[in-house]
Amino acid sequence: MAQYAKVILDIPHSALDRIFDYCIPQCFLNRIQTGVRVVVPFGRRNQKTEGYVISVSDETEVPQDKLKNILQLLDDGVPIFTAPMMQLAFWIKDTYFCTLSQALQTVMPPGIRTKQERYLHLREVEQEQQLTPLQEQIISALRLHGGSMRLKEVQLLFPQAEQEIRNLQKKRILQIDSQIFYHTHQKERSVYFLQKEHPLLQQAVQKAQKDSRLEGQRKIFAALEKETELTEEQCKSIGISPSAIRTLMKKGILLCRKEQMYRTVADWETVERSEPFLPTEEQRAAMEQILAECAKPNPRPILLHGVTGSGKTEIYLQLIAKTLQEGKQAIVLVPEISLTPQILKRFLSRFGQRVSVTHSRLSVGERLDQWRKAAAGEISVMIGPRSALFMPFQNLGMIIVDEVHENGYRSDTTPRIDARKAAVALAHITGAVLLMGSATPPVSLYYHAMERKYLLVRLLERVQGRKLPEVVIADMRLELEAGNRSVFSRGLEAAIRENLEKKQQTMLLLNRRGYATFVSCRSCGHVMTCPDCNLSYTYHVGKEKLVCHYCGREEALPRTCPNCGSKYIKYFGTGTQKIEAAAKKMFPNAVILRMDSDTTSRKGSHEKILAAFEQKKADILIGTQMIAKGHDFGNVTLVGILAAESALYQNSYAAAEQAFQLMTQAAGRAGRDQTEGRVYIQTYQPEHPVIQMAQKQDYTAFYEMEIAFRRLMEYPPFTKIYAIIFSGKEEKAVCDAADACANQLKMSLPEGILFGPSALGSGKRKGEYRMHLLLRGKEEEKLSSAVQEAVKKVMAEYEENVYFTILPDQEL
DNA sequence: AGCACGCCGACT
DNA sequence: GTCGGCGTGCTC
Repeated sequence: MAQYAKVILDIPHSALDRIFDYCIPQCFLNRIQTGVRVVVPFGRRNQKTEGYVISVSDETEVPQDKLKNILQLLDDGVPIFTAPMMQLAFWIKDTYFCTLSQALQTVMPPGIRTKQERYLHLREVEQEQQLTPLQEQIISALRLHGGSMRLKEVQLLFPQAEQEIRNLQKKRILQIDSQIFYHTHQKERSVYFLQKEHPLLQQAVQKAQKDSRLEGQRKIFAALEKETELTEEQCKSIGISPSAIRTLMKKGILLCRKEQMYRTVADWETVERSEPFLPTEEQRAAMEQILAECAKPNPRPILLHGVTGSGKTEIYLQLIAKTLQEGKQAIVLVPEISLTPQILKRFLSRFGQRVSVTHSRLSVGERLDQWRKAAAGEISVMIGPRSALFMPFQNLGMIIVDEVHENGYRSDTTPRIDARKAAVALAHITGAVLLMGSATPPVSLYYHAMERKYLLVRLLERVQGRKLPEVVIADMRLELEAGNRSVFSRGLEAAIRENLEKKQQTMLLLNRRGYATFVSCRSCGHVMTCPDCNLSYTYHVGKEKLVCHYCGREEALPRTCPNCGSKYIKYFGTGTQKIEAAAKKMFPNAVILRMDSDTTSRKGSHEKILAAFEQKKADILIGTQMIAKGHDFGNVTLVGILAAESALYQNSYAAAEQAFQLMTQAAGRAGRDQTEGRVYIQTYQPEHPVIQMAQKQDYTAFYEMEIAFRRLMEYPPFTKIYAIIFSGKEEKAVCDAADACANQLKMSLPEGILFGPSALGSGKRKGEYRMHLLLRGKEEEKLSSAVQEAVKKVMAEYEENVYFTILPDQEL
């Protein structure tokens, strides 16, 4: 029998990022296994610490006198990590250079981690000792509370008592002890049933029949004649009052037991079931191709290149149906922004209660219960962004990544996991089929598909013969020449008017919010910038303030220039607010909605705006890229993309790709139903090839051009790019750390791979200085190990002052 | 991370 | 002489 458990502690510190061996006491023998959670004593104080058993063994190299016993077995000994999740955690650690503890925590469900509470216990004071007044006070407070209190409470009561508590501990008058608690509790419901053997049961039933006041009791008896048990919710729906229940329970006729239940998040009962559609010829061929790949022993990842409206979702549904038939489970990753009730409804209508959903808007308890349902095998399909990937399914058969080009798949907290990359890893671990769908696949993925590393499947026709929209490029230079200084080109303006007359809807996309994107002094040229981020402030009407779009810092609008005192302050650039104002002026009778992160900051406002537009309560929807994503409006026949070239000048090798994606997606919103749509791309650079290709909606041409550029410039997918970001409050420390790391890397890497260090973005963000290093090379392994080594060395030196972030997957 | 040990300067 | 600063090293 295994005697020792190899444990990873729930302390995310690199110095503790290793296995600690613990003895398995008799009482837990055979119950400690890989994946279970335990509580172990750790450190000199034997601090109770949560730990994760990653294996058990008969051997240990640790001397016997150092070994301690496992204290508690959590979760009734049910492992919280499935074998694939354990492997995925190791992959995360290796890929993102975090501790195993951090990696395990990212694959763990939210809210399962225990919380620790420290208690102060008063021991017997043997003889009168010399005590300070503060010590006396602490002791009497403890006496008042029966000899023990939470450490936090004592600290609150006596803020300066830390030292005194220590002294009292030394004198063995006080003792600190820690307890482990579950953070989120399982939801319970009451279930009522009759005590059949109760002598007064018959009598009570008869009495309830006669007495008109006992209606509640009558209902209870009637209901329990049909069913043996009644749940809390059933009672409520029949209209049984709690008081009737209470009366019968007091008499002992009615009994109650507690039943554990899951919090439900997807209401499948109200959704009508639907059947698979008859596929189009193109869809049928696509399915055939995909199924042929699935049948192979080692199926390749599949890239489904499907234009908007080509019926990708139907393909997903049919593949999942197939997966379920084989007794396997499926995960569907969607970007948070496109996880709408409509999408969920489609899955519910096909798979009913086998489907669940998880996303950040659910409570921790709700999300934990979806995880539990997956662990218990009660559901087979999980839909959600990022975290849906970490479901403890027993036999995962398929992973679908929808809208695989979306950058929302990248996590913004450490470890900065890219769910797409993690999906590839998980598919590899489990043998599940990976299907990635997009109308504008990332060129790196498309390249893999062209190289036959992935299977490429195309869906290039819109179903029901819908046509692609007509796309017009409006040359804003010509507008200016013709004396049109409005934000709308004459063509777009006329098209909006026409649309308003026809009572059809229009969407206007501009990827900048606020009113004016920079504010400067006409006299001296001073630009108002955020002191924490070095970025120009955006002027917002409504609040009449300057707002930093990076950190959210707000400042009152200066009357005079802070630099030269001049009164001539001017607003430049255009944001969504300005478009809204211009549209209101130009089309006074139109109902206009604006959607950007300013109007969607409150919970539910996002959905509200979309629903209002969907229900045709507005004629024009103005917004940032969030309006271009994942929502189908049937009545939109006109889309205007303003300042289309702005996306091209992002400081990234993938700027062209992102710009093309945005334009194509926005264009795809036009003309979903029978009517043909129109798209206006307004730009000062109509001849730019990316804009030209977006006009033609020609992904293949765009891909050919972009891949040639990447090959020439040695950008991904031909190389691998690592970014190491250094940030901190002290400028010097950040720069030193970056320099030290660069020097370290120079020693282990050949020339031409390392770039920087240089300031990241504006060099500052939220008051923190930021530098970064870029590594670009062909040999992933070499880069990875060099980065790991360098960071480990440098990090130890600057740990207090500088944060390190490593982005190993800039190639997607 | 959190804690104890230990070595040096400032003080009752 | 002792108190307390935080540099160093360890945790199964």
